[in-house]
Amino acid sequence: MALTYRSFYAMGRSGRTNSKGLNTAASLGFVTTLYDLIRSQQPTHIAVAFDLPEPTFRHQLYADYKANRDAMPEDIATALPYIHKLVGAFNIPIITCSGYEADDVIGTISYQAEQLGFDQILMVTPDKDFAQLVTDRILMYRFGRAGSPDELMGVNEVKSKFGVSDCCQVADLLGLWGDASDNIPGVKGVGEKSAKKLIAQFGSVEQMVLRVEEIKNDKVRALVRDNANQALFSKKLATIVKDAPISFSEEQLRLTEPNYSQLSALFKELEFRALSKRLFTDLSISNPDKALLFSASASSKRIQQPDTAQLSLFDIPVDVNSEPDQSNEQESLLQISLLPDLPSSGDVAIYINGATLAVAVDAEHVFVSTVGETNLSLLKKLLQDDTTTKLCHDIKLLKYMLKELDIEIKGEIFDLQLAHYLVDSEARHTIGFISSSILGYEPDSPQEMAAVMWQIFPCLAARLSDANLYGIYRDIELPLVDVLISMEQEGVNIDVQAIRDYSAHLTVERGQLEQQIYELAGMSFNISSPKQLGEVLYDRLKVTDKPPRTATKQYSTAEDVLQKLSSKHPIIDKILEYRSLSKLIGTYLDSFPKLINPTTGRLHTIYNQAVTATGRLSSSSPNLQNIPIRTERGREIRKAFIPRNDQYTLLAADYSQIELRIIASLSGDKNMMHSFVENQDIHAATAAKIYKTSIGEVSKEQRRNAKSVNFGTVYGISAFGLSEQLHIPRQEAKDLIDQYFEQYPDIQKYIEKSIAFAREHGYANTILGRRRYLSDINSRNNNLRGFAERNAVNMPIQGSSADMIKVAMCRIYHRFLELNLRSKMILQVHDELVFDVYKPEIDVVKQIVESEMRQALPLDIPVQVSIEIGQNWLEAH
DNA sequence: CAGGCCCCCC
DNA sequence: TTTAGAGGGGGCCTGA
Repeated sequence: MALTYRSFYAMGRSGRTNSKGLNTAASLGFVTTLYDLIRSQQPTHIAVAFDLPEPTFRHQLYADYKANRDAMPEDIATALPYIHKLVGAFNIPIITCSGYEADDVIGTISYQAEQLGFDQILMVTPDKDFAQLVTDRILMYRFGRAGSPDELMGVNEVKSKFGVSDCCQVADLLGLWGDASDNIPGVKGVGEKSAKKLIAQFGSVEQMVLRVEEIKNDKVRALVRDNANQALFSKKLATIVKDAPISFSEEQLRLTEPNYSQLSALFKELEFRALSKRLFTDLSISNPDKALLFSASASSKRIQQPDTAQLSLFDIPVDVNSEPDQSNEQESLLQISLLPDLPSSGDVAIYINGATLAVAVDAEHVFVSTVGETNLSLLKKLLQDDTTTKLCHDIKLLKYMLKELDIEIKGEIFDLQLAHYLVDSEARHTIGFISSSILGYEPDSPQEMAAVMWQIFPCLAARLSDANLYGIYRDIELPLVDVLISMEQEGVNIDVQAIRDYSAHLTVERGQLEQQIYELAGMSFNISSPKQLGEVLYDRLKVTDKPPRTATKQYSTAEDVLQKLSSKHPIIDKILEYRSLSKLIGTYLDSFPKLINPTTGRLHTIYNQAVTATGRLSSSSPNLQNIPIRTERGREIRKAFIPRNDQYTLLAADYSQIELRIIASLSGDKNMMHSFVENQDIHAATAAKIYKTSIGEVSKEQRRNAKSVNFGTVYGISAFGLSEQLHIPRQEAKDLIDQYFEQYPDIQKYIEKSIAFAREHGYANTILGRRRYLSDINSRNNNLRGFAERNAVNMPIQGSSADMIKVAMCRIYHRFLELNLRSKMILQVHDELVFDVYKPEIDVVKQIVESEMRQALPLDIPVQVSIEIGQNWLEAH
């Protein structure tokens, strides 16, 4: 069983505290959790980590900040002894380890705990945000869910991911490197994006510092040069130590009966009345579990510990001045011998970067050369040997590159990128990241890249098969590569003249609107600038006395906000229209002609197979998965997607209500399944149920509302969200949802089941077993947990639909090949496939597409596919 | 050039 | 002091 972390905060620097300085809700949560765990006797192994707020070597960097951060707030100072007492009363031992960062100690413990077979670590910290932060950092490095220290996240990324807003905490995560410099006096960084770019360029902070003179930008170079020590130090801080000098054994950790008299007295003193009542009526421990409580900070002079003799079972004194030994990190560097010649046969790892080619026969022996200087016939023989295994990273790109050399790679292919995507879809999938998360170090030369693939391979292969993901890799993702290559290379024909004409037309219209807007505003300004627009609307025209704000306190000019204000001033509708025109012109009309490949005369998108967390594809340069359809003007753009010539026609095949069908099938809800089996209009059917009328009598509005609720279930909607969506009062939205669940009781159960599954296993999965890890599912941070819970519901639905269409794509592609059809699959838009069909083949294509799409992934109800044909994408859709 | 905001699709 | 329904890509403005 996988090791899971849960974090709790025992006190808060904000929030309601009781007379003892304890954050009531928070500390109750902690105690209640301990109590529930003991009572349920469910976990077989528990480790509790306890972290104290104390100054550590980190703070030597910024003295001013130190004063703020380390001044122990009074409430915490008062509360801490109580927390110690509580822990003591539960008879839980504390481990302290002086001189180490909290995260380092917890990091070390997590390794040992896992070896001991513990399956949970509970961590208690004094502060809510800090709890989240530390847990996530450990997850980050322990399980490779997020960036390595060298892949710094941006401030906003950190804020949204970890739900922290305090710049100092963000700074910790960034290793003082990003925008922290703006917020912490005395700390100089290079800014978020620069930092990321530099790391990408050099591979690691160390390399960056060594090769600082290679930085082109004068200002950035100077900053890095002058603050090199800080950069290195930042990385050190951001790296979690895994070998702090602590050790413990299993039997020392047995949880014994709490000391009831102590507890009772404490609860009384702490005013935990309800809990006290609960605890002393039904707590009993007959089968003690193992628990462990860590104090993971330097031992404090400030904090008076209530009963040192009793609590500190494993106090291991360490020299406070000694810093963690980082030399281990370098130990595992590769010993590589360069081969004089390309191997003539055998399994190989291939790495190509630009003109450089590296071929590794194992983790120590690599051939490196430029593509130009390589014996291509030998390379061809090597790679076209269908009896050997090829390790690579990004097989689609590799195939494109080899195609240039007239080489078709054969044999068993293990693509580290695809494999890692399946193992952890939310992580990054660069070789550098995979290597640092699995092996703990990053390769930084072509020979190391190739060599490292051999080291990663067994581990990734094991993780794939352990998680039962190898089947998806072998039967879906890998075969899909050729399908995507074919689609990308085919491209799509565009009526360029029509696009240009329409662009000109809309540009004129936009110009007129622009003038009208300036007149209404009484001044000219940049309408596309949210900042200027906000000032005009809210300061100058004062369209409302309470201007809406964005999360960052700027004036909000988002569409739905303006929509609501549209009655206040005639300028608003004009602005909305101006915006929609600008969007169409800028994003589609003016960009397509530039992107048309002069050789093929067609538009070629790139499908990315390892981006989305749910298993969907994504499309870029240009993104052909977001071509407008809702508005009249937007639809014009679809008309410009045309067949390659007049012997061809476009055919679009759509899964009908696929996500709802999947939820119906997964939940087994009789009512919803019935609607699908009877082939009813599902939204009307839902409306009929909610409003207790017959399908025939459902009004347009009722159907629309029902549609929103149906849609919402897939996404984990809230009453708040629904009321916003439908512009109805919150209560009305709530009633709708209640009615919905009453009519579809198994859907509600399914939602609960999905969340419970994720909570237990730490991930959500699709029908075929594709996974998405949800590390926040047990978070105490409501925001984060809410996200994770919605993902737990959404992932199986969206992901299963993605699996389904991928299977269909592979099968259709092969049927086309077998029959040697001229027709080609050219686009995929999540639940839709578009084909450029040779007219004589229309019937056979229709038959193949429909049957393969329907049968790709059988559900407990029929899957329906609607197929249409037209002279452009709009007609076919 | 990086960050913020906005908006298009399923 | 106004709040995050899921997943995505990308354009444009701003201020350094």
